[in-house]
Amino acid sequence: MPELPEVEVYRAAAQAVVGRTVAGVAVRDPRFVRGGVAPGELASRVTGRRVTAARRRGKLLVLDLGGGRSPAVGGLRLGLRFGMTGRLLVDGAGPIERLLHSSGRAEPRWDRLVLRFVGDGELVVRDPRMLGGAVLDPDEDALGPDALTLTLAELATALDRSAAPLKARLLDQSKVAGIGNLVADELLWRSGLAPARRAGSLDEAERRRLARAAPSTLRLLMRRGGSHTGDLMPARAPGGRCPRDGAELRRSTVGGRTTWWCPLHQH
DNA sequence: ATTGTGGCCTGCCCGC
DNA sequence: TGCGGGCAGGCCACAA
Repeated sequence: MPELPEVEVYRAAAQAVVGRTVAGVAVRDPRFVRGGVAPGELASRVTGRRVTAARRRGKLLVLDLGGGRSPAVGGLRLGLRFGMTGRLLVDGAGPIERLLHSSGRAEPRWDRLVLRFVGDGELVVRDPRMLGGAVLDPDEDALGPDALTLTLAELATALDRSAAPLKARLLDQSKVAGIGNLVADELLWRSGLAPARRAGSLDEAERRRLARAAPSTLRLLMRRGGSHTGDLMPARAPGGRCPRDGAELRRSTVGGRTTWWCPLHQH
């Protein structure tokens, strides 16, 4: 599913439309537009503007849009979220062909948002389950520091004095941005930390382990090709055993999410 | 403020 | 073979 590694791939693909001008916007399902903005308003405000940058913060892809027809009006930003099954297609090609837990088929009704560009080309968000969405001027400040460049100090701020389970805190995008369920399990497994630990209970050495593991694990997953390529992933199933020590993995629910972890080396 | 829970959305897979 | 139920989880509204 789209976590930070996948959205980073989407961002790189979206660089191809930087410099192009939006000729038209098709919102194929009005529910895909989030944030209380009418689909028609989003379409009319985005149309005619030039894409000046494609950025990522956490799992959010942001297209910066220039002034367009009325330069005095100033810029605008279009935020794209991919939920669990959202794929990005640029000029007909998807940088990621298949997502875990999603279909690789191409039903026309799954193309929830289409940006057509002046001249040629288009950008499409194809999201079968429609847990993603498009947001006009997303509140980027509501997101925590990006997990790919997470520092020890940022992690300490995110965890300190919190009574929430450690994993729930890592999944909270306002505390750390970009970590989803699979990456969270992989990260905690690599760090030897139990997902249900109180976030604020980590000592200095444990915080340091986790802070070091976050960027390096994300980079490893990006090299391997996605958030589903972790070492723990094949064992996340009934009867699965820890790839490190062979203990039978436990399955529980933490932060409302299915969680697999090793009772032998995660404390 | 913090933390927890349920709902949304729908394709897919399993068991009957 | 068809059918129904459960599952997947990112995000948000809402409750305590």
